[in-house]
Order: sequence, then C-alpha cells, then structure tokens
Amino acid sequence: MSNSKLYKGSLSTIILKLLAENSKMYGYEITQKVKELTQGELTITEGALYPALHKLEADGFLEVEMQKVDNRLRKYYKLTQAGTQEKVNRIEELERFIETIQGIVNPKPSLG
Amino acid sequence: MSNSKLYKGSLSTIILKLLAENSKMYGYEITQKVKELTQGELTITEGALYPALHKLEADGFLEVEMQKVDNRLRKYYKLTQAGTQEKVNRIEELERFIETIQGIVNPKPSLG
DNA sequence: CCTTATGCATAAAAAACTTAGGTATTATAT
DNA sequence: ATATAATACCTAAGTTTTTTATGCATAAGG
Repeated sequence: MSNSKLYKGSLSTIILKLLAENSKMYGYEITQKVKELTQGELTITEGALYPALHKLEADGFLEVEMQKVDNRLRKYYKLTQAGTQEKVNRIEELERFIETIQGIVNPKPSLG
Repeated sequence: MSNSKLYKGSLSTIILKLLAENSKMYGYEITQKVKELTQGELTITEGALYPALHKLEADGFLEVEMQKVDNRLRKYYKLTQAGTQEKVNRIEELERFIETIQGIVNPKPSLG
C-alpha cells in the first residue's frame, strides 16, 4: 500500500483472508475490495499484489481459473486445501502479533 | 524479531515508545525490555536494532549520551523534542493501522 | 578454561515492498 | 473522433528493512 510501511508482511494474510470469505476473486477485484473495506486507508499496488499472488500459488495455497468477461481476461484465484489451513495459521499469527504490539504500545497497568 | 514477519516497519515505533516511557535507555536494555513486555514473543535482533537506532539518531529523533558502567560502555539514547513529536505520530499511525487491518480480518457485520 | 551474559557494531543476503514502466480492452468525456 | 480513465494483467529496477553471520571486548559462572 502507499500509505503505511506497517502493513509489510501482512499482504498475503489479507489475500488469504479475502479468498476465504469470497471463495473466488481476481487480482483487480482484490485491490478494489481492500480499498472498500478500509475506506481508502489501504491501497494495494499492483506491483505488490501480483507477485504476492504468484508466490501463494507457487506455494500451493492458491489455484487459478481463467475466465473471459467482456473480452477481458480474468484470472480467478481460490484457496486450495493447504491454503485454507494456511489462512487459519496466518490469521492466528496476525492476531497474536496485534496483541503483542498492543502489549507494548498500550501496556495495561499490572493492577487496576 | 525472529518469529514474525509482521512487525516489519514497527521497530522504530517500538523504540520511540519505550524511550517515551523510560526517558533513557541503551540498546541492550531495549532488547531485554521488549522480550519482557512481550513474554518472549518478540525478540529484537541486534542487526536490526542498532541500524534502527542510528537512523533515528541521524533523523534527529534521538540523542546519545555515553556512560561507563562496570568498565563496560553503554550508549544511552533519549528522545529529542522532534523525537517526542515523532513518537506521537508513529503511535497514531500504528493504531490506525491496527484498526484498518482489523477491519479486514475481523469485519463487523453491517448490522447486528 | 570455556561458555554465557552484557554491550557495542557492521556487512552480505534475503524479503517485501514502491515506482515505473508495458500491453490490451472498454467506457466516458471532450 | 479522440483522449482519458477504468478495467485487467504483468515485470524489472531500486529502496527499505529485515535476518544471518560475523567481529570485538568485559564480566560472571560452571
């Protein structure tokens, strides 16, 4: 994304999560969905997205299905079984990370 | 850190936050403090920490004070005025990022 | 004496981006 | 008609930020 350096490392987790919810998406659709979900806060650049998709596919987490719509080619991605499991792991990792980081930036006093 | 790729980009924010709370810390102390605060979840490597400290100093956000303790040299860092402001900005950015990412991985249903 | 802990540092490599291009079709505005 | 924006894919060069692997030095513990 253009705005924040913080999201580094979370892109593929975001992709896996969106595909778990929508079962089938193409690249451009993912960029639009992220914009929509974040009210424009996060803009995935194509230079980041496509390599990330290709890597997830190479790792066996995604499979591809081509489809022609209005004479334009779409490359639909969906989760494989391994991808479904990987999504669970990545989301867990992300949530653990958020808790961890909040333990630093928003430490709870040891006692009320 | 060794465990999570996710923290990429948040290291300098963590450093600024710790220095805002402790007014004066040296590198090794920061690594230990992070381990402690996160119960071992996050381990800052020295190869990441020292360059990050040097960059923050070069950017005018930190200033240095040497001190000898037990014949070992410590390099204490503290926030400059600019660093104090930068800390506020970075923390805000981090919290906005966390909200944004949670809007994706934990979307609230549009209506109960 | 050897290893671990404390305390600093850098350099090479890897990872994950941004920026900047390229191709092609369709829709919209001038 | 024609230019621009939107849709839809892609890659390569450069940058940033990390990991991994070192190096040096003192102090403490087995």
